[in-house]
Amino acid sequence: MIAMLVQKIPCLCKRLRKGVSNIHKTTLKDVATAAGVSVSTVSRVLSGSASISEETCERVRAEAKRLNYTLNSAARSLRCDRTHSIGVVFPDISGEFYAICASAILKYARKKDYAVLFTESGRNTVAEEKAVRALMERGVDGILFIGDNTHDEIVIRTLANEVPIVTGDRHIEGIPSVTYNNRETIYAVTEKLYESGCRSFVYVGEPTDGQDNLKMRNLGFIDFISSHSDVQAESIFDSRFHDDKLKAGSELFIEKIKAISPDAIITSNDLIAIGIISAAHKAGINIPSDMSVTGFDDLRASAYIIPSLSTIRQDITKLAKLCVSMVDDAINQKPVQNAVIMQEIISRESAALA
Amino acid sequence: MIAMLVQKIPCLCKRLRKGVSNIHKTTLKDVATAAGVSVSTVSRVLSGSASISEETCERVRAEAKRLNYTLNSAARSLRCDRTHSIGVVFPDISGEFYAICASAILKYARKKDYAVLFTESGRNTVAEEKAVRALMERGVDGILFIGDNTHDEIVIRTLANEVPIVTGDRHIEGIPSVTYNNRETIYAVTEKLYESGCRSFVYVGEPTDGQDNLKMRNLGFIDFISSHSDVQAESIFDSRFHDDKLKAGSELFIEKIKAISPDAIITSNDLIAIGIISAAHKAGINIPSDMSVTGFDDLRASAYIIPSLSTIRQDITKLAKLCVSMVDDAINQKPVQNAVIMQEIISRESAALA
DNA sequence: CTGAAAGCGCTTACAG
DNA sequence: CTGAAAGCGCTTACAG
Repeated sequence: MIAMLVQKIPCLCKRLRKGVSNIHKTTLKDVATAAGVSVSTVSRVLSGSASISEETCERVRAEAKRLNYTLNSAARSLRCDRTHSIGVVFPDISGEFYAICASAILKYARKKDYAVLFTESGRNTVAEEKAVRALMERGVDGILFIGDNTHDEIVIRTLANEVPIVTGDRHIEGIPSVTYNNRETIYAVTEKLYESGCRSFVYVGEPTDGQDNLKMRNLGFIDFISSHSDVQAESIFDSRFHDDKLKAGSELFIEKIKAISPDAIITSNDLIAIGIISAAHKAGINIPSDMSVTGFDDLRASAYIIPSLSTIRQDITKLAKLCVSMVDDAINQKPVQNAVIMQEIISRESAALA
Repeated sequence: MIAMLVQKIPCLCKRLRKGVSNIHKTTLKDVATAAGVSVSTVSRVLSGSASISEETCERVRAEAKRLNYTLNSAARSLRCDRTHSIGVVFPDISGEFYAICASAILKYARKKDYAVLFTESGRNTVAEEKAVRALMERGVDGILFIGDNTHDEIVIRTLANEVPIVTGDRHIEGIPSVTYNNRETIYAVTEKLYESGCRSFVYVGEPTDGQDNLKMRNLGFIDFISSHSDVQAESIFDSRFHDDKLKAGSELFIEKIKAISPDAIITSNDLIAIGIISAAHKAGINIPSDMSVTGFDDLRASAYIIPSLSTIRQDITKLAKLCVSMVDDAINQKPVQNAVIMQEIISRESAALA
């Protein structure tokens, strides 16, 4: 009996699904009726898109407020073919770099009235494919790819034909990007260590398959090494660094680095450095008197650990700000230009970089 | 001339705004035409909502794929009054606890096919109000409030009449919540320190105005202290802990704690503990032989710093999972029950908690 | 098993 | 300055 009733009145059906409450969300129509004007007028008043007499405006606004009117953005999106939302693809939002980036993106997106849909690729192509598909279904106006996602460059270029795309901390030819000057920075770090007397080096980082940011860091190292014949050097890449960098750093130190016993260890990440320092400490090796160690990222805690960590700071807020403003420009058909952000070398106790 | 043309053909206008490209996003109608069936049929095939002959299904699916059909979820939302999205309000997504929580929420939401809209209150009532409003305009099916947001309990209760709400790491009478057993845990920690010989204590944390999680931590401390007459204790609350906890921890140690020189310092956060240890180290005070220090959260790095940090682990993944499944249940009108997650005491070098 | 049609809540060109 | 009407892309009750 109830079931039949429901079938007959679809509108009621919806109400029922929404719950016991007979909450009817206020629409433009309700406001229009209450204010004694047309729906068009209410729409214009609320969006401020046309000149409406002051008294009408006031009446409409008063009724909208009284009835607690809330815009239905699905309806607006459908009509205007614009959702005022952007999608963001992170490898994993839980790392400090990405988390700070997410927070900053939220901040700048809010200023431009974009809602933000975060997704994670988990460094897994299938997951990334699904994430992007979900973003496209949601009709995001633009997409930000931040960091080491797995997507093939070709896939991204194809996608860029459908929706404005900006990549952060990664560059793909032909796609607007915001990157850091990794190569120069690591060159400079290696040089500073050399100047302070180091002659044997180990570079430690994630495998750099395809990701230009990590590749550039190692290349900066290679650049310096290959132009100095009085130096011994080795690069160690370990895929364990994609998971628990701290643990992997500790393990790798024991397994390999300790035997090499270099003057300096240059890492691609503060967590790797902290893991190494921890293992060294347990092995009775003192940092920096026995060995220098540098990190990458300047995590919040890096200045406070013992020994404090010499590292490289990346302005994440700037990255986020530029990414948001570039994708906004792209959405609005304005020309966009690639940007490169300078990194900053921070000298603390674990290595002399001054 | 162009302008006039545009005015005459609104559809074209939209195309133009979208860019030079004449990309016409494929709709159900296009697929229907291509497959020689009605729009209704295509909708049914793609949603799998009704029995359609196998051959029709195949034809439709083939055409949908060939034309690269993507659902327009704004249209679906408008029609079905359901967006399949949930909103999340964090104080600030960039802290490790919240970042890990965000990642886990994303994971569980994905499994249930929800998109997630993250927002930040920044511990600012006006910002939070705006964030919630934005979520309501987007028509989220439910909202998660995670952590110490500023919203007045009354406001949240009112809001709960409009949309299903679940709070995580916070409890408001009458609203479904997932919390931790903070009070018992800190009681147990204090007790363990007492058993290992400590008789003077300082509790250090954020001011607990309104936030029950932080309040409970301090209450657990008070519970123990007030039932042991041979003990000296003090609680220090500092609003600087809402910003840079590391720096504030260091400063507070120098300003106050050093003079008190307690046997044990119990903090409400690992970062505060790390800041304190750093300052103590610089002041020539050894942790733990001169003083024990405990943290809260078991941050990723806490096991690797020197000295490694004794702390309390909270299962964040479990929190996220429960929050998502509870809000999903609430959305689907299923009954929900509050949950409490047990914390785990981790004994390391900075304090004997075994 | 399938199609025609209504309608979700907006915005906006058009006509006054 | 204001209103009537079309239409965005879907889903679904209804009718075959």
